[in-house]
Amino acid sequence: MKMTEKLESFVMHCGEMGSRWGFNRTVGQMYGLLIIHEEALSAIQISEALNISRGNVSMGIKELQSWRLVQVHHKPKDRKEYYSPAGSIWEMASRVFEERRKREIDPTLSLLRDNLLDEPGNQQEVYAQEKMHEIHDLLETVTHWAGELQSMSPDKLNTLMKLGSGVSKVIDMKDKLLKNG
Amino acid sequence: MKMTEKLESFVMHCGEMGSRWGFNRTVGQMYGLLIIHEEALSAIQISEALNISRGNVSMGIKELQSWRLVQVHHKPKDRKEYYSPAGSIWEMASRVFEERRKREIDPTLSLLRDNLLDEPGNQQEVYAQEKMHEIHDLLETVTHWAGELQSMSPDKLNTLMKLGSGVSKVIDMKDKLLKNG
DNA sequence: ATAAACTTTCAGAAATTACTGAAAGTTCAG
DNA sequence: CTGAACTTTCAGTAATTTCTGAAAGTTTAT
Repeated sequence: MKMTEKLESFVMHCGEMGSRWGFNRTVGQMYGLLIIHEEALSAIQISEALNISRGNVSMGIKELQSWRLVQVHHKPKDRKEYYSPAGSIWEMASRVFEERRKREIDPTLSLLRDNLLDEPGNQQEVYAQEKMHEIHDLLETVTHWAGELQSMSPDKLNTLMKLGSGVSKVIDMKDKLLKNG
Repeated sequence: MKMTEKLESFVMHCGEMGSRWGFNRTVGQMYGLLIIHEEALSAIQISEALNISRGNVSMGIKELQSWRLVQVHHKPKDRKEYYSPAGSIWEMASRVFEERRKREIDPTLSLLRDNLLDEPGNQQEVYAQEKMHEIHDLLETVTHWAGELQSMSPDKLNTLMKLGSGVSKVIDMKDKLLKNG
């Protein structure tokens, strides 16, 4: 899996960004590597391309699988497993997005929900609960909205995205229509 | 800054989530603490409430400031600085969102832009560039879209959010209108 | 100018996270 | 059943990140 300098720099960049995207350096590199290779790669090829241990590759693949980002292939007459990215670039983004929501928002939402069931015990708690309520509602709205986006066809989604500032106008339009109708 | 058990558990939760939200444990705790307290808190109050060193508080505040999430206050006859969350819950979310975009997306976008200027040097690079192109376009669209959302009034944004699956319908409506008009 | 009351900085220590490589586990052909 | 060709696991080590606390810096009152 020799790569040109340019490709290598992309892979290394994915490594550096890895932790910001929710995984660690080598997992980021592994994913970058898989994306820019048309052919699926074996664990050994990955470990050699990135100079990391075979065991680390195994753990990395497991991690990528938990994000539903890789696909396993088999070749006839070959016992190795070959890995490639699962789905289109859009699906990849969508999955990262969804998994992050699960990890970053859902636990907080559930803590807040529980917390809001209790009666506040003193003045301090009254104020705190108000704030928690605001956060809760915001997170619920965002979660709901994210779900809607993900259930839209990529096609329609693209229209929406491209609409840009037009979104404002469309909302205005809707208001008018509802009044007239 | 004694807190009831419930409040403490919220603050600790913010700590645990901290790293997933883009900062570290104590910064998360500090922010949680500030959010649920109506009064602004001094550095010492924070360090005592969370059992962390005064120096750590100083660094944490600096970090929160880099996210534009805290506000400094002064009380008359008092040289201490008092800290409170900057802006509404919505603004807080919006800032975290924007800062994360800067840290998680912008660097990649700029790497990809540079990379796409070069001519591919071989077949492998042709394929890789195609993929990079797809990622680039996706990230640009998302960035653009995020910008639009942030420039909308919170009011309009709320309408849009609440619209949920209605967004689909509104888009359809728009298409029809354009045809008839 | 001095001192008191703060805040910031930063070198080293502590805690956490990631990685290696050897051993154990799995699968399959013969 | 055995061994070859793989994959996974995990204890120990390495790397990275975070935290502390003492020293340095800053601001204000006198």
